[in-house]
Amino acid sequence: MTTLSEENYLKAIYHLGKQGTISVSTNAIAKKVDSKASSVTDMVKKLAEKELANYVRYQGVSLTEKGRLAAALVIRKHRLWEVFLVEKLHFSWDEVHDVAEQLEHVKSLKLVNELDAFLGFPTHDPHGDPIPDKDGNYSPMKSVNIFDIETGTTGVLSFVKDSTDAFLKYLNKNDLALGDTIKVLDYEPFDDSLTIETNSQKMVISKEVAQNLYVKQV
Amino acid sequence: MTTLSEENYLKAIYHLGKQGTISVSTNAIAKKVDSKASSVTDMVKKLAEKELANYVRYQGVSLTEKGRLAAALVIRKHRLWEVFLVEKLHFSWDEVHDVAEQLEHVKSLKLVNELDAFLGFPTHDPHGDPIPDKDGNYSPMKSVNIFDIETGTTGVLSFVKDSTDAFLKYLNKNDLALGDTIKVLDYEPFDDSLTIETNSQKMVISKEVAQNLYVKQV
DNA sequence: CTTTAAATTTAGCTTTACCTAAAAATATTT
DNA sequence: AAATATTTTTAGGTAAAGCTAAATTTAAAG
Repeated sequence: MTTLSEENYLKAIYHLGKQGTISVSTNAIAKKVDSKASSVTDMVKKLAEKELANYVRYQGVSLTEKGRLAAALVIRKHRLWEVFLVEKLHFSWDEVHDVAEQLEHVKSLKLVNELDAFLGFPTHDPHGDPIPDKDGNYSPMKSVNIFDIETGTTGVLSFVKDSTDAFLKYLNKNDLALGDTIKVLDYEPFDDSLTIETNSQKMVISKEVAQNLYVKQV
Repeated sequence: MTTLSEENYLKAIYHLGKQGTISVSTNAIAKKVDSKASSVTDMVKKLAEKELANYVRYQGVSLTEKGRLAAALVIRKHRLWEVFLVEKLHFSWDEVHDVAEQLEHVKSLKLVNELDAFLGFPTHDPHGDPIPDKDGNYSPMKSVNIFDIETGTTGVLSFVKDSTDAFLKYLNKNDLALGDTIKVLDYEPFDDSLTIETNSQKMVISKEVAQNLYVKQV
């Protein structure tokens, strides 16, 4: 069906362009898969031949529906194997990538789906990245209070409970806005404060603030 | 280190010639890996280059110590993955081969050894074939009465309890000798007789005979 | 709106792992 | 032991996936 190389290109295009929906450049792909632009051109023609990619000379590449599904399946496998390695085989999260990079190319629908079940249908890999389901979709995000996500994981600020002027001013002053990615670094039981990290800063927020912040994961 | 193709040739030589110790023919290898004799010649030269095989033109190939170890590692991985697939992922024993054939080439020492531990250090795969340890050795064989091995499995005749002249004559007459490979095909509860198969024949042995035959497995 | 710079593609070459067909070596028959 | 058959090797070729260097197209600058 698809070769190992093809799968790596599909993954690259998927990751570079919003799940393959937007067009990405030959050079960007070359950098991602660590090859040269000319090699990318060749491969991309092949992917177009197979109806996995949309390609117009000099205009970049995106994925077809078929290509997007194929890419999502590879990523699904990669992330499921990462969960397996960390949870069952005592790998640390920074050791898993190279091995998962090999395992993701093993072909067997039954294998992926049984592995998924064996692991209890995880929704995220050890890096916090979401795991696509068998149709390439991600489980719908739901907002949860920032207290309810695990330390070390990341969410996108999607809702604030308190919408008083005072609270919105606080957010502004502290450079927090809807859509920001927030990582919870630490929880302090003494006063229920949280240490969080955003794109711009690391900061401590009080219980009162945290109770009003809702994030989406997945 | 070794490519996927090289590993498949190493496996073939290992299996065809008593763990690679005896010389096997180009043609035999070609049949095993499903390629042509000329392709085998090429590959075998490459293996010799890498000091994985001993090769003399027109005289066949065997494995070096290094090659034997490499082959045993691939086989170890294959069989461990088979155990995993059957015991953890609900594969039936006849579904596992193709998938294990892919998984056996994943490179990571840590992966193999952690998988081994996760599975509880199994000594045999679901087909009853022994699993080499990390040094390529098999767990030492112990003699068991032929009644105590599973139907469908194979053992090497290693000991006879009764050494009277009458019994030895019986063995002789029936072309049974120490070192013979014996497969137990069926057990008949009515009279405790066994149907067995040797290199030369298929035969039924009585309870009295079976009680005196001891075989080594693994 | 030309000219220059950057990105992309084409053309032609390399390596790996195959293949076919012909040549050489070894085995088998008579 | 010569003749034939079989096996193995060599020679030369193919497809996949990469590369370099030159040519082409698009983008950016003056």
